[in-house]
Amino acid sequence: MTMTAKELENKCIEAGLKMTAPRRAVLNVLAHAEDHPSVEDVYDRAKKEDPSISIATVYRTLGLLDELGLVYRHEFTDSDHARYELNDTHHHHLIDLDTGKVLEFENPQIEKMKQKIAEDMGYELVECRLELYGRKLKK
Amino acid sequence: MTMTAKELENKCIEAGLKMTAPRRAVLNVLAHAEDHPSVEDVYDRAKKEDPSISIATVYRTLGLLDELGLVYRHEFTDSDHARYELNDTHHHHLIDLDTGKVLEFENPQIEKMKQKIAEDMGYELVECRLELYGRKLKK
DNA sequence: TTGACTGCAAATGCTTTGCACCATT
DNA sequence: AATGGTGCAAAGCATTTGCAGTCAA
Repeated sequence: MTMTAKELENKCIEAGLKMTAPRRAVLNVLAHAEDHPSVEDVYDRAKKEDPSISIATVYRTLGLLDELGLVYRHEFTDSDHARYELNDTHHHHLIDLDTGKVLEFENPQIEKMKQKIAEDMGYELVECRLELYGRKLKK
Repeated sequence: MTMTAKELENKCIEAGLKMTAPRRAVLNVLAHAEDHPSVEDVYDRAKKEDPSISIATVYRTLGLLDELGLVYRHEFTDSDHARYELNDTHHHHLIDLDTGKVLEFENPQIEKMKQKIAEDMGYELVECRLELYGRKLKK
């Protein structure tokens, strides 16, 4: 959890979005998620707070949050639907190929190296995706 | 181009696949692709060699090749269909956010670091996805 | 008030599948 | 001959959209 629901809400308002019950529900779900929920997951959880929410609105809201850069849209090669999390650009993921569990890690050296590679190729690094897929070592 | 069409064909035969005209067409397309074609692209190009090929077969063939690990299925966040290339695990991609062009790069240090990170987390690294998204530096 | 937002259901569009026919081995 | 492969068209399914009603500002 990198941002509170309140902070998220403020960013949305700044961006000119109206704060409605369904949107608040989605923001809360994201703010409290410890995992990487799919759209369906977000929908299910948001319904607990606003039972009348529709999945179309969840799609629309997540789309807006993605545009605003508040959220990161993952497409792990594992599961085949998109999965979301609050945008905290400084970590990456290791996906357990047997269980599908998603672990997070960060590594400053890799951050620097990414920057450098992009620069060497004449590019400014804007976005990045780094996912490791592996199997638990036994021992 | 990391494998010739012949080499690919042999690997498919080894794996027990029958070699048919449509499959050969798909293999040729992949062997000669310098880019990262979508299913649609592969279909269009394969039709030049085997006009009667159907897109269902292209999907099926690419799926098989993916299972065999002969091909890598990309899902760049840019375009929203899958895009394929022959599996050469040692390079990664930088996607130009303005043009959508895909550049390739390799970097041994990052390879090592990935390994190490996975190991430190108690995992054997099986697969990895590293994509940089950026904008051309002007000057 | 009014333009943004919503739920609903229908439409999209990529991908998969059932089926009957066909070709490789 | 047998089995796996194919084209076709229909089905699936996650996501998007048109629309008419609703609500935040």
